[in-house]
Amino acid sequence: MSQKPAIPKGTRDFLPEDVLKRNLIFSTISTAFNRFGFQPIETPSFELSSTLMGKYGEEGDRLIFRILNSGEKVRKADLDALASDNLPRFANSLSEKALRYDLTVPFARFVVQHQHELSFPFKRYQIQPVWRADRPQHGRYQEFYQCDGDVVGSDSLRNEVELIQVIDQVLSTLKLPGFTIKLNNRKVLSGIAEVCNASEHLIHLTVALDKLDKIGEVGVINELMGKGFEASVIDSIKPLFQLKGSFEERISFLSAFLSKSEIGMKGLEELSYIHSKFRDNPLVKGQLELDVTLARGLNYYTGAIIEVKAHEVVMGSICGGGRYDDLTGLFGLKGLSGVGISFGADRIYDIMETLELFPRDLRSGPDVLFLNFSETEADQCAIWANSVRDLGKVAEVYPSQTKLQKQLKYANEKGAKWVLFYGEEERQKGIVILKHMESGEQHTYPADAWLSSWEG
RNA sequence: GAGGUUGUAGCUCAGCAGGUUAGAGCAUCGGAUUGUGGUUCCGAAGGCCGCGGGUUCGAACCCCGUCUUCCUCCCCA
Repeated sequence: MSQKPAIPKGTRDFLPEDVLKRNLIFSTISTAFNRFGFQPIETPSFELSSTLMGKYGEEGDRLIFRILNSGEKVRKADLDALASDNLPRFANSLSEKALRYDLTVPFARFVVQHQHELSFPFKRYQIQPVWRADRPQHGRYQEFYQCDGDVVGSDSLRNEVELIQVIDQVLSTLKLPGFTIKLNNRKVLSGIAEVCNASEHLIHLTVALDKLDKIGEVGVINELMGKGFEASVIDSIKPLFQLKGSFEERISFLSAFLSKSEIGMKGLEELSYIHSKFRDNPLVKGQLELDVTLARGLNYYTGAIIEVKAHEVVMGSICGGGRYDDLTGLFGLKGLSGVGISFGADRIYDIMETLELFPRDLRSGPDVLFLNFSETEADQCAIWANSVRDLGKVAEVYPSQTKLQKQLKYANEKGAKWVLFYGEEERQKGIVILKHMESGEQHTYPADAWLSSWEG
C-alpha cells in the first residue's frame, strides 16, 4: 500500500534550479550586510514558548506553531483548564516549546543572553526560516525565510540611513525594476493622534490609516466611525488623506499640521534628518517616500518605520523594519535601542520569478562529462576528472556503462558543456575525443596531453 | 479565526442531463539507431476520479462531512 506523497499546506519543495535562485537572493543579502559590517548569527528553530508568547499581540500568539510535549511530559496537561474552557491555559500546559515566529524576538533574547560576549553597537544579520500558522495566500506561506539585519546599542539615526542603503543595494543588485522605500515615524503617528485628540486610540487610528491605499478615504472614515471615533476627530485628520508631493513638501505640510505636538515635531525632525543624508549620497534605484499611513509592527516600533514595495507587481511588502527603543527590556536589559530591517526572501523570489529577473545561466551543468565505456576506461576518466576539478571546473563521470544514446541524452539534459569519449578504440589509438555539446563539433587530442590543449 | 472557491495520470486539463473497460497533450520508460544528444516515428507504463459517509438498480458527476487549493477579510514577509 503506497502512500500518496504530499506536504503540509503553506510549505514548498525546492528543485535544484529553485535552490540556486534562492541562494542568489540569500547571497546578495548577506554580501550587502557584510559590506556594511554586519555579522552573521543563528538561533534555534524553536524557542521556549515563554520567549515567544505574548510578544506579537493576541493575533500573533494564535499564529505561533507550538510543539506538543511528548513522553512523560504529556502528564502535565491541565485538564481542569480544559474542563473550564480555558483553552489558552490548556494549550500552554501541553507545550513548552514553539517554532520561531520571526527573527527579531529571538534576537532580543540572544542579545540579552550574550550581552557580555558582544560589543556594542552590535550589528548582526540572520537568514533563517520562520513559521506561521497563517492561512496561505498569494505570497504567504507557513514556512518562509526572513533575512534580518539589526543594530542594537546605538541611538544614532545614521543606522537608519545605513539600513536604507542596504535595502537599496540588495534590491538594485537583484535588478528589481523599481521599488519605493516608504518611511514613517511612530512619533509622527503619536503627534497626529495628539493633535486630533485621539491619543488613547492611537492603535485604532493608525491601523485604519494604514488601509488608506487599500480601502480608500471612504473606507478609512467608515472604519473610524465603526470604532467609535467622533466626527470632529475624523474631520481633523482628513487633511492627511490629501498628502501629496515630494518628501520636502510633505514635511512642510506636516510641520504645520503637527506644530502643536512636540513629539510629532520630533518625529518630523528625524524623518527630515534621514532624508537629508541622501541628498549628497543618493540611492541607486530606491525611491524614498514619506507615508504617514505606514503603521505596521506598531507594537514595538518607537521611531522610524520602514516598508518597501516593489513596482510593477501586486505583492505585499518585501521588506519592513523600524526602530524599537526597548525591545530587550522584555528580557530584562533596559535602555538598549535597536533598529532593524527584514527582507522577505520568498516574496522577492516570487517577484523575480514573475518579472523574469533571474539570470538564464544560473543552472550550469558540468564542464566535462566523461562517457562510460567500460570499467577500465572509466577508471582512467575518474583520474582525469580529478585533474579537471583541480582546475576549478566541474567534472562528472557517467556512473554506469549504458548505451551512448542514453549517456548523451543525460549530458544534454544536464547541460554539460563538453563530453569526453574515451573507449576501447580511443585507448588503443592513444587519443580522446572531445565533443562540444552546443555546436556538436568534435576534436581529437592525444590522450596524455588533452587537458592542456582543451579550452573548456 | 470568518466567508467564498477548487480537487480526475507526474504536470496542464477534457469527461455532454447520474449509465457498462475514465480520455488527450506534455513529461517518463522502451524500441526504430549494438559508439553519438537536443527534431521525428512506433510502443508501453501510469488513475480507490482528494478522503469518509449517504441517495440510487447504478455515482468522477447528486447530497452531507472532512481535508486540500486559490481568493477576500483579519493579520503579516
